Formats: sequence, C-alpha cells, structure tokens
Amino acid sequence: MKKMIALVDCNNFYASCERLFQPRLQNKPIVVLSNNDGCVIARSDEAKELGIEMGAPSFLIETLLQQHNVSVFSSNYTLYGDLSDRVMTTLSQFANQVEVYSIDEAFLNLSSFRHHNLTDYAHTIRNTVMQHTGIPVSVGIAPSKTLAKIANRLVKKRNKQLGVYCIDSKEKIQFALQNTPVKDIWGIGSQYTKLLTRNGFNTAWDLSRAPSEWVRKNLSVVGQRMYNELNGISCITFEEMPPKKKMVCVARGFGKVLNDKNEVMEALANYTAMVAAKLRSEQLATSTIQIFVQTNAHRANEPQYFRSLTIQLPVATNNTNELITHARQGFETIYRPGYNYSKTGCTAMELKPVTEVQSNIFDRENRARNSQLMQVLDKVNRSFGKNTVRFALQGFSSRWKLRQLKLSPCYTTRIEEVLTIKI
DNA sequence: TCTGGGGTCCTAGGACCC
DNA sequence: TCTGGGGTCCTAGGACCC
Repeated sequence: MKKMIALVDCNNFYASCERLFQPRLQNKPIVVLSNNDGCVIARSDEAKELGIEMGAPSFLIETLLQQHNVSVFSSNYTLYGDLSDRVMTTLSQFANQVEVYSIDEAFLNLSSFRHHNLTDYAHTIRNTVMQHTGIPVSVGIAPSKTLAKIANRLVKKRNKQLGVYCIDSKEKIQFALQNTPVKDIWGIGSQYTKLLTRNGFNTAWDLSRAPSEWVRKNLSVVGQRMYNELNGISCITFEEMPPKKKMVCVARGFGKVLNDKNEVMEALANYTAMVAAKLRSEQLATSTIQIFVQTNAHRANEPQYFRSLTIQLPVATNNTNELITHARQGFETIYRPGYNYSKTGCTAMELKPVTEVQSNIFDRENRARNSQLMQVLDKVNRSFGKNTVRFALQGFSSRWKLRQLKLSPCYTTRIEEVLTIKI
C-alpha cells in the first residue's frame, strides 16, 4: 500500500484563537505580538494584505496599525495551548497514527485508508475541526512529510477556498515542485536558500534533479533526507509518541534594560524557578544547568557583553531552592557591572526521570522533605496563581517583567475569565 | 623529545523548525 | 522606550587515551 500522509495546519492559528472569542473581528485585521509585545508573530489574512510582515517590530508599524484599525493582542499561550489540545483531540479520530508536530500542526498517517477518496476525506477533516473547535485548518496530502508540507503551502497559495490539496501522482509531484521556490521547502532556511540560488537551484524541482552527492556534500544528511522526500520517497519517520525532552529552557528579554545587579539576579531567579516547575510537572530532574546574561545587541552604540556558564550539580534535582542557589553562584562569576542588560535565562540539560536519579554519598540535602515541600508549593501556586509562594531571591520587583499590554482573557482555562453573555 | 594512527568524548557553532 | 522564545540536529575541532 502506498504511503500517504496528511499535514493539517491551523490557519493563522494565534489570530484565529483570538478571533474565536470576538466574532466581531471576523474579516477584520488582527495581529498577535511576541513576548514583551516586541514583534508580530501572527497575522490574520487581512493583516497580511495590509503588508504587515512576520517579525515586524511593533514600534515601527504603530501608525500602520492605527490607520487601519488593526486589533492587536499580546500572546496568550494558555489560551492557544488549550485550543490546540482541542484541535488535536478532534484530529485523533481521523487516523490511527497522529503526530502532533507543533502547537498548530499535525501529521496524520493515512496509508491504511485504502478505499477512500482522499480529497473528500480531507474535506471531512477540515469541516469537522471547524465544527468542533471553530478553528479553520488547511489539509495537504502527499506521499512524504516534506511533500505534504508543500501541498499544504499550495492550499494557501492557490486553493484557499477549498482548503485542501492532494499530491497523488508523479505529474502532481512535478507540478507542485515546479511551483515551490527553494526558500519555501521545509528544511531550507535563509542560509541554504543563498547557497542554492548561488548554484542555480531556484525551485524545489531544480533541487530534486540535483546530483545526490552534491546534496549530501553541501546540505549534510538532513538535506539528503529532504532530497529523497521531494522525490516521493518517505524517509522522515512518523513519531507518534513525543520524544523525550533533552532540555528545558526559560529565557526572556526584560521589559526594559537593567543595570542593577539585584534586579537582573531577580529575573534569573524567577526564570530558574520556572525551569524547576516545568521539570517537576514532567517528573524530570537535571544534573547540569546553563545560565547566561546579555546586553541588547540592537543598541550598537552601547558596550556589549554576553557570557554563559555551565554548572554541574552534585545530584540531579528539580528543587527550586537548590537550582536558584546554584544559579546565583554562577551569576556571581559571570555578572559584570557597568552594562545595560536586556536578557537572561536558565537552561536545564541532561534530563532524566526523577525515578532514575542517583544519590551521592556526600549529599547533605534532605531530598524526601524537599520534594514534599515542592509538591505543596506547586499545589498552592496552581490554586492561587503562580508566584503566590516563592523564594526570597525571586523578589517583588517588576521592572524585569514582560510587557503584555493587550492580553486577552484565558477564556477556556480560568473560571473567572470565561465568556459571559449579556441577554 | 619525537614519531603516529585510531578512537572517544566534549564543546562550540551553525543550520533549521514553529 | 519598544526588535520573541523554546527547541532539535549535525559537524568540526580539540583534548585525551591507548
């Protein structure tokens, strides 16, 4: 049986989520901003038509946004995460194998659907997701993941109204590849685009005709896999189970630059606490953390500083207090006064399940007691809002905090914020 | 002190993704 | 004033061992 894979992709996902709860924004331009309300990370079709680019810094397009009465939202990942779960749950009824690839995309393995007309099936998927969740999706179907990505892009470029595109013959593969510039291939970023165009490869079709040794030499094994996929040979495996996490990272720019040591440390302590909480929620522990501080690289006229430090822990842990203590010691060695800092962060590496943590005979911590303490802390913070209970180093300053001036309510996950309807 | 190959492990950096 | 954050994978090069 021939392999067939569908890629289901939510249209303008974050913008669609915001619109769902404000129907008056139907057919109106919407943008969603990154953390700190810094730049545009999602746009409705109407906003795209106004020429608003992905990644555009919001302070540069303020006038444009006002002129066209664009609705602007800070990103609300709690809301998007919850709606994503609903979409994925709906999709799971349409295939035995579903791979959730990102917050707004999933691959469905349709290889066993022998007698179906795949295009009709794709329409059913699309309509059902719309009916169950209100989120519009596009469906691309092809013999490999990379071609399914291309099919999905063609939906948006040429078949917007239909919402579905199926690549199921040699001729259709050729047509699709000839209508896809190399920069739009999954796995080709800006650097490879330059390399490819310099060598005369302009479309995916050109690349699929390239000598395979050239591809191996210049695009490495990843490129070689992609090359096969373009030619209809599926070689990127289907991952039903999410792979084990290898790192957990919390790093953020500040609302404004800081030159006060205590304030930078306070931000780092808070990000470290978030890493610890994430580890606990996934029953993981870390034995190596990496911290960094950095200045604002966009301010070319100011002195720049970046330094990171990797810290080995004696025993793997997910205890907030312990991790903050190590982070603070590291911070003392990398912090230099006299700079305007704009960002800091903490990454936990070498993760392992808490059940596999090896103890150390010199270990003086009372781990059982610490772990109970953390459970209580998580419980309180879950019920009363995060940061109700915190450690001294996390402080109370808010100067480092994110700016989120246009945050929408968590309609679906916080009972105080559910939609009320006035009759 | 120099000669030398092969293997492993680690790190930094570069590429990509959403 | 204001330019995202969280990930993965691959490769090259150095340190070290036998």
